[in-house]
Amino acid sequence: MPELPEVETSRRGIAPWIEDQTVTELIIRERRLRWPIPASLEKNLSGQKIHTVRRRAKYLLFDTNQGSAILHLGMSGSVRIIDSLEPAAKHDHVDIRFDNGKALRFRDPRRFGSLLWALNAEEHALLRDLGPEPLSADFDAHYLWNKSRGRRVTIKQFIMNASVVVGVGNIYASEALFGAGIHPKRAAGKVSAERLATLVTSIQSVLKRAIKAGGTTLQDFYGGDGEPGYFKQQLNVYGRDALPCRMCKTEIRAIVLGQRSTFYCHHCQR
DNA sequence: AAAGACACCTGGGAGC
DNA sequence: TGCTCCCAGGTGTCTT
Repeated sequence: MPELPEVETSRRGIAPWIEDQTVTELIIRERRLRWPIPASLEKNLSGQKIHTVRRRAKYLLFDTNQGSAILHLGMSGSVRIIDSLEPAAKHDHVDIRFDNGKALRFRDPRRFGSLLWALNAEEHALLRDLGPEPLSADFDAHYLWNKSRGRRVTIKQFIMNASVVVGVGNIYASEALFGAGIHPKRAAGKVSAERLATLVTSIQSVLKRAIKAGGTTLQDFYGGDGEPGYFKQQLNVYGRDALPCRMCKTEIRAIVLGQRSTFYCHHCQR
């Protein structure tokens, strides 16, 4: 489900209810996520105050003075704030209860998500080698040019690679390439410096606009405030196979790259 | 080192 | 109504 804008929307929705609250209890109904929820999580998190809810890449980090809980939503995960006593439904795997009577409820039908614990989240193996945040200053044309020289993968797979830049998933990769006028199949190493600069701008623009719209709801994504994301209405190519391009009316095409559906306009993107 | 295939899992929709 | 097949917002791991 969630790419960077959806994770950021979730973070903003839940943070006001959680920051500076103390965890009273963890209810874990299903430990079998992508990796099993560690047995030590209850002990580590219970009684701790969560002072910050951060995002790094598509991870949500719940910082305490003793360490951080690391939550990834996978493909189908979502979080929301509930009253602690609200009955759990199917796939509601974890509740983190707080002393304000609220709880953070994690739901994940496909169980590709994960919930882990680290003394220092930045040094955790899953986060250690991640590329820069796309909305940070260290993600720029010069960086992308250096990183891409000699690379023969398609530019679409390249920008979806988290060791290059984080947060760009399957929806926004297609959208960003449309915005930059670059064909998704072009070899990363053969995109000119000038067009990489355009691509950086396009990635940042589409992510910012999606965050502003509360993310993209395709099926069942809801931000922490219970609202769906409205960016779907602004999608130019993703999921618009055989529909007319909004710029030139050419039929949008769908292909598969790296086993992921990819959408583009054959006229606008070269 | 880089690229590609596969794995994990459930549910929804299309087609018959 | 029910069955089968295909697809889905991610990403670590294994094989070439």
